[in-house]
Amino acid sequence: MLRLAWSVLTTTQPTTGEGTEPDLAALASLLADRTRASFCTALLDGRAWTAGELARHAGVAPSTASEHLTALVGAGLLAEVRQGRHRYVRLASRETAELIEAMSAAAPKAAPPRGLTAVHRSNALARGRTCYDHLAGALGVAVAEAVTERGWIDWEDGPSLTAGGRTGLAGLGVELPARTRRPLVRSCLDWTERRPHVAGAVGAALCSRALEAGWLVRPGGGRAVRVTAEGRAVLAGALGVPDGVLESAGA
Amino acid sequence: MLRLAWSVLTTTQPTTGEGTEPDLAALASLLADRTRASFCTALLDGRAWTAGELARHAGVAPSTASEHLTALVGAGLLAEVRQGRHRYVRLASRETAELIEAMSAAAPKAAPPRGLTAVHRSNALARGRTCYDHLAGALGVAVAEAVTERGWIDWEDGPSLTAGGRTGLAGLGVELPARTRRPLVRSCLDWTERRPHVAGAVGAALCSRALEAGWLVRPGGGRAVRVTAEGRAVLAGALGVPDGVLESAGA
DNA sequence: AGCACGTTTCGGCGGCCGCCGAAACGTCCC
DNA sequence: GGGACGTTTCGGCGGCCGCCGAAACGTGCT
Repeated sequence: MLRLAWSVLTTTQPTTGEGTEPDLAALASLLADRTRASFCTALLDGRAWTAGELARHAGVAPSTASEHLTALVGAGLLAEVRQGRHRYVRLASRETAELIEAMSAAAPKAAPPRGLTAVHRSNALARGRTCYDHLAGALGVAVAEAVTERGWIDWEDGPSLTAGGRTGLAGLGVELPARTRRPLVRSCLDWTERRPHVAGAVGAALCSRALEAGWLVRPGGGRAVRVTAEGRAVLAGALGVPDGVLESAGA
Repeated sequence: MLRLAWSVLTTTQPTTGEGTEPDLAALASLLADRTRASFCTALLDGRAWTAGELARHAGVAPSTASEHLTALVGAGLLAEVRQGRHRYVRLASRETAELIEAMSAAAPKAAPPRGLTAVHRSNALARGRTCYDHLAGALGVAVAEAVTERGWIDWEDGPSLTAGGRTGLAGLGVELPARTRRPLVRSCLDWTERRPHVAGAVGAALCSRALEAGWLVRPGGGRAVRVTAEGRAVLAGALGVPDGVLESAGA
């Protein structure tokens, strides 16, 4: 499937033959451009954006954005839905999101943002944000450390959910999905904190529960999240998240 | 550390300020070149190569290879050791290897290799190879499925080592490392088979044990591995790996 | 000391690619 | 139907970057 999509881009005909090596450079080339990379980073919020929104977000002409989107969709990194005169686009899969996430963690830090609003938005992201389907930023790291402190997650030999963690999550109304091959809890290196936060099925379930229950809200409509008064009580009480983090991630 | 190394490349001065977003495009640009990508792929065997070896491997002039290596080392993706007139270079860390590995799995398949020797080498890689520190290719996937069949690894809620698996591995002389934060068993999508094989601490320990015990050898000195007669007996007997795979991965 | 060899630096060439504006297309709304 | 709007296609421009060869440097070997 992915291979077929790629054939649109490559000039030579890729055959179905076994043993052909992966074209690492072709994949990297797609993300090697500032504009395309910013598209993917923006789409890490898990929502579908229109072509025009992405163009404005990246500061390029609509025509330029259109060409980039065609490339990313053709490569199978993005999935698109046409609705009327709009072209909605989102990350193709959770695997794609995890790849971009992993690359972001390994990437160098860019120059700091310019402008007051940009700085403000950047700080909001550093305090608390979603990373496709789980929590990240200072808030995400604090939650990870809190549940570790409570013995919900054991980090020896890789992160794993303890029995106590299972009941603790259930007490919060967090419903874990039916058994799949997806890891229950996965470690994900946070690119602002340089410390791990909780991803995987547990991270996703906890995050969606927090948004659904109103413990967290998205003020700007983007990736940034803010802790509500109710959320503050729950996170401090049930999880033991330090007040300092909750304060700065609230308001 | 990584950030410092990056400052060599970036023209603007990256500050230490919090909240700066990762420069995804900068990282991707490093791998967006055929030559640099082939360097990284070659280095996935975990060994240290000299600059000249990599140049010949990629089919470029030594001067070109030198410049690429300076960029990759400066970015922190590669680590170098100077010995006399040689410049030895290897992947900087296991995390770097895992990133390249993950990207390779998501990358499109390149055009099939040209030439008899290239095809031969490609087929050898497809049959069995190492992926930094664990087994991959048809052999790696077969081993993963065999240990699953034996109940050594449970895939529900993510891969995990069972108690039976722990004793089974001990019986083979496979010594697991002291407890670390590294996952014991990690799933890694094989880019030839499109099915998962076993990575993580267990995958690494099993692979190193197999090489140390002479069950596997590296005929070409590269990433390809071959099953010896002794290894064939062990893998078929203790793990239940099908004969068909062992036959084609042997000889 | 002298030579061989691996590596590096520097110019310069060539190609690729991201950008925009203009124009056209299709959809939605009045 | 007509106008507004989101999107797309196409030329053309400009810049970046990967490549090589030549020359220089440093090391090891005889």
